[in-house]
Amino acid sequence: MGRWQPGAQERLRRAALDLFGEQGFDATSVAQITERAGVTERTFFRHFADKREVLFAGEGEFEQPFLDAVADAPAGTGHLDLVAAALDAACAAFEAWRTRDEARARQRILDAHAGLRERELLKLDHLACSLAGALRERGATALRARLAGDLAVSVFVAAFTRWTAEDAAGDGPGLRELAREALAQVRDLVVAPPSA
Amino acid sequence: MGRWQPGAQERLRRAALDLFGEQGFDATSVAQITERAGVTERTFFRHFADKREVLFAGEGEFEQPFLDAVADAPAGTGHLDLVAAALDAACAAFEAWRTRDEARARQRILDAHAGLRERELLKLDHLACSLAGALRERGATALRARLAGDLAVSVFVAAFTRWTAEDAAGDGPGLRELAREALAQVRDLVVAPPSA
DNA sequence: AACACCGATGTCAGTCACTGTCATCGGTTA
DNA sequence: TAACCGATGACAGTGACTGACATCGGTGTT
Repeated sequence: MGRWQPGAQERLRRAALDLFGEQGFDATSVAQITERAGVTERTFFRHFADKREVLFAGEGEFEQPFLDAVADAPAGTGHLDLVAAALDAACAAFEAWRTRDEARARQRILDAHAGLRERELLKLDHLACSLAGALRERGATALRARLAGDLAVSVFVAAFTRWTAEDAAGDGPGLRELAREALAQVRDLVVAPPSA
Repeated sequence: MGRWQPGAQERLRRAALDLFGEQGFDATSVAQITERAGVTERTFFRHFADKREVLFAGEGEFEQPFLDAVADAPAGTGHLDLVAAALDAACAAFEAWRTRDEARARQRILDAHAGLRERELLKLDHLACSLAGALRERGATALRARLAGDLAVSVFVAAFTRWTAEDAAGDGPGLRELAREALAQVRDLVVAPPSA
């Protein structure tokens, strides 16, 4: 064992999550978080680039299921089907990672603060860009890849929003089902005849 | 005439834009901006909520063309056609507001700084939400409206990106043409058969 | 065993974005 | 003439974030 208790980063993450939930993001200072975690402020900023980032720790790994699904799909798969495959994989990975209640608690914090929503949008944009890159590898033009990446993220967010909705009963449809529904809605939106 | 030179806000905006372009966003302090504009720091924060916001002054008005186009379309127009109409109107409004060179200069600043891209994404998300609201007024379900709003913004951004691309010659296609092209790409992406 | 090195942390001083509060003063209205 | 208002100045304060250097247990080398 080292000079200090190990797992400082995870301790900081938990302390921050709890305090943000209790008092709100603005009313919680980094000093409070580090005090609860038993480290100094400087250590906080060594683990997280800024105060918001602590809420996105470990999320970077969600890019991989997206990208792998695109890369591993059989040759000749259409671009929209690649998007569908990526969504399926990502939804499965997410549900295995965090429970719906955990996701809900975190989302409540994010939704209460514009600065945090901002950061979330940046992460999602990064995801869309990566996905676009993977689609370019599969032959999509830059324009088409970017649009498809945005579409995938938009569908994922729509599904996620419904999945974590406050009034959702405990046993509603899974994230994957919601994503498929949302993707079907996009198909419907784009190909439906002008009449309602 | 008042006690001070009028137009403090516009003076601040210009000073900020110039300094950001010359030295970069991070290397420019609010004190520098206010010094050049001939006001105190406190006045800057009375006109703009934070340092980033000065780059988005007056942009809120671009929501209106979007929303009006949706509201004013003939009854029975399909949701995707409402999106197309909104895009047409917004592109026309934008081209009338700022020149391509102005947009390019501003975009160079935004692209160079993650924090600014973040803010831009928040603005775009707000636009997508407003558009979704307008589409709900036209009978779209919450899910469909949100997806359509995202789609519109995605298409607009894709078109805008090409419009302001560095290597674009002075007389390429207009913003509206690019938006139509991008929307056609979405149609193609969604309805195309699986084969490439 | 002595030594050098490394990596995570502590310590401390400093900058800067942002805020609350009160004073100022020209213009407007009663 | 007086009361009021709106935009600004003045000023002190908080808190996020950074840079530089010290500390010390663990690890590998000789």
